[in-house]
Amino acid sequence: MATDISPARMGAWRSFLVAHARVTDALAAELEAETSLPLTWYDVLVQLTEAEDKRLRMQDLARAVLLSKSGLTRLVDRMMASGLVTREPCLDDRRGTFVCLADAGRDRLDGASPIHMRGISQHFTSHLSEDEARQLHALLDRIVQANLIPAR
Amino acid sequence: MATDISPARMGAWRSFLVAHARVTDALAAELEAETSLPLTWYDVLVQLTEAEDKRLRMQDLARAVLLSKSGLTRLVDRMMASGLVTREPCLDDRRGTFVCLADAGRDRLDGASPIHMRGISQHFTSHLSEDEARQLHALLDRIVQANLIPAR
DNA sequence: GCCCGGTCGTTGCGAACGCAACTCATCCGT
DNA sequence: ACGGATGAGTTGCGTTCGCAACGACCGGGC
Repeated sequence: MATDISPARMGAWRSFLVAHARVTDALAAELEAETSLPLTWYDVLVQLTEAEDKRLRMQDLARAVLLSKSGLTRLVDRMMASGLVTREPCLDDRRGTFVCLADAGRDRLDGASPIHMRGISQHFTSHLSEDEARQLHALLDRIVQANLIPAR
Repeated sequence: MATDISPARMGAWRSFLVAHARVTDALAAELEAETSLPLTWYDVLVQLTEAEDKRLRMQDLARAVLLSKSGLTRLVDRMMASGLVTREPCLDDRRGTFVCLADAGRDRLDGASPIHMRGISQHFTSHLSEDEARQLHALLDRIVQANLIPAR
């Protein structure tokens, strides 16, 4: 069998799981409570803001926010109904659709961003020294690279 | 406002999120594919195996597998229907219910465990040196401790 | 002994998601 | 230029989950 994992490694794995659950739960709850903005919505708004022309193709956005195609379709439906984003046909490729950041979406993100940043700081980054942050980043990036896209 | 977060810290946070998503998705998919066992079910079986008398109160189990009370009720319903666990009334406190590991559950876990361990190793721990694992563990535990139970 | 606040587990309800099937558009080989 | 293969996005359906309300039960104060 030999599928043994050293206690140190197993401990790292378990704390990784618990830390993620605790921190993301806290962040999602705070964001929802103080800005009525679900974390998923926030993610979408961030991705759009960082995107060229403040817009993204559905598929690219889906990958960015770690959602399935259908999941994103519904999410965009809801956000459009709330006026935070817009759909715009893609002229180059008429199969495609752009999701565009609406003014209301930009405003909403501007209001929510400080709150979420404070949360990330309080619950996560403030517990890391600058040096530890660099180490953690390098280490996790290595893991990310080793787990490249299994398709979706 | 000063809600700034250094690039190194922000990078650590982002890779933390992506790494978690990638690894857990891969693990859940492999486990499901090779043993027809959802990750949640596996978690429950592990907790019961490690518990005294191979049984746990609903609430304790819910906390252990990071699920809400109602979520666990339904999950135990399904697992009981599949014969992996049993419900047993708690005599000391007649409000309570024990979830007990059934023989079929133990067998099922025995079969799935090597597969999951191999997955954890392949996708996560194998990318860490023994020393890095210790550092990561310590670091994440610090974060866990700082984010103690906001109640559920 | 009898309440009354708190706890344990379940249930009704709704929200969010993934998979698979479908539509329509694009691309490529011939 | 045309037909089949591939890709983008949406929709139907089933699954899983959390919240809130509920009923049963415990325990302390009187």
